[in-house]
Amino acid sequence: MRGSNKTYIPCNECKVRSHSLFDKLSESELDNLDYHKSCSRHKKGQVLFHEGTRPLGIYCINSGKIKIYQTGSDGKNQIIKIATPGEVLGYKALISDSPYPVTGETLEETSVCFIPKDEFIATLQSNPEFGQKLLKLACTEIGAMTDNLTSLAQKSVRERLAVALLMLKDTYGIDAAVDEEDSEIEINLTREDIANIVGTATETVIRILQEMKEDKLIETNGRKIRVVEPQKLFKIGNY
Amino acid sequence: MRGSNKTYIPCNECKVRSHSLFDKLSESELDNLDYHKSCSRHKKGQVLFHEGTRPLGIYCINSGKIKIYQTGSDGKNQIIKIATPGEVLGYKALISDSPYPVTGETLEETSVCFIPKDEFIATLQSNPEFGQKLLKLACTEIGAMTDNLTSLAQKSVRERLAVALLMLKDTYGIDAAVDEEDSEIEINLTREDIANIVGTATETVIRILQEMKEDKLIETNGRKIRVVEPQKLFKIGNY
DNA sequence: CGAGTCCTTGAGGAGGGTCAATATTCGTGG
DNA sequence: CCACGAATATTGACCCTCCTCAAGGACTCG
Repeated sequence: MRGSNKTYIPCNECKVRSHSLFDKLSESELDNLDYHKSCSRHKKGQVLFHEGTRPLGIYCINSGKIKIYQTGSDGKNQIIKIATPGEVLGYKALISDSPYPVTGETLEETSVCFIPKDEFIATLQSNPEFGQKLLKLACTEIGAMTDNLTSLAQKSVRERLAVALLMLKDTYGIDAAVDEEDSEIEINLTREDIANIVGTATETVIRILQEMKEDKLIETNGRKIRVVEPQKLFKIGNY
Repeated sequence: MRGSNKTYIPCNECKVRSHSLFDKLSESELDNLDYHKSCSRHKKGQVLFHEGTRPLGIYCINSGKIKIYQTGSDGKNQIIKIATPGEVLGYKALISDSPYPVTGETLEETSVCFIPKDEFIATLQSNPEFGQKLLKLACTEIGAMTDNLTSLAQKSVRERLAVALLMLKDTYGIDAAVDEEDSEIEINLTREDIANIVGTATETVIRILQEMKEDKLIETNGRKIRVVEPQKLFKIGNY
């Protein structure tokens, strides 16, 4: 496959496992996953799974970021979320026995582990605690999506953009702390991607970012955005 | 409590149980639920649970309809869904250990059974199959919400209203088949409620309904709406 | 260093929100 | 069953937010 190659990482050496769904599995369960999983590394812009196809297993993100989006009837992509290391993707489609409702595409160099359906289901059956964790995860996600739904239905673009920037600050803050020496965090996404998160046109994002820049809420440097006044954005977003 | 009174219905006499989450419980598990649950009947407009409060258990709808909505920062209500008999409410907040993100309010005379938290959790712990069912339900719901999110972000009000009418036709079709002799189904909701489903202003709903009426897609009689041309609405909604 | 991608800016206009005034319907009590 | 007040539906006018189209400029990456 173009842009991907194998980079095997055993689960018990995985740095993100302790934050993940898999934090409480037994040695033997981890060994079993290790035996059956396959790890790969992908360049920016690779599609890991495509809307409408059937899931064959789940993905666990080891490093990098993946945008999860759904394509609307007019071809525009709505970004549902940006997944970061430790997150598990694809289990919902697998469990609800339906095709992926969304596409997953890497936003940067990313390494993931793929666990085949059968092994995942087996773990689910044999370890009730694992099932409980998944259930809790899913229930929490529904709560978050409910908030998003209301926000999309009721808030103005400016409000939603403010909220999105705060969310992105967190998303891009996670491993920025590792790489960067300065404490400020920069968002590195195309304006179009931001528009597809907020649910608006690219030009509208650009114009409002411009205003926020004039109001000293953010700074921009080419594509990069730096959040300067999170509290004020918080207020603008009515959050 | 005003507008409510007890009307106990044992689970194994419950007509909606076979369609519900509880279809595969054992005799003894059902007996246990029966022993601890409390059933009540509520008039139209009663709030069963309120956004921001902590869940004390779950509700199972025996008859009637309940609107589930979230109040936005400007006080407008976004209706997330309309729950119908057989549906179970409140388990997500309970499991994710968080306050209700939404309010549940009866749309008509409704009877529900309330199962206290401890009994529900106990059933969940003791019956893995029950947990699996819940998990599958939650995962399916996330898929549906994803579609809604994209729709809200990308479709026009006219498109969303068309989709909403089709959804409401189903919702109001369920027990209409029991009551009504004619096969047509009537939606009986305030225009404001419809606006709060679609995510728009009441006046906009009225104007577009007017146009749809002129185009012979629907008929209206006072508050009541009758869907005449579902296929055409389907097409309008790009569904 | 060239081509492609992405960003930016402007002009114009449509969709849909808001406000206000009126008509109709609904639910309630007499 | 009828009448009344409150809630809801309707209509019109206005205008603001945001989308679309178009064109030029700036990055970025091979």
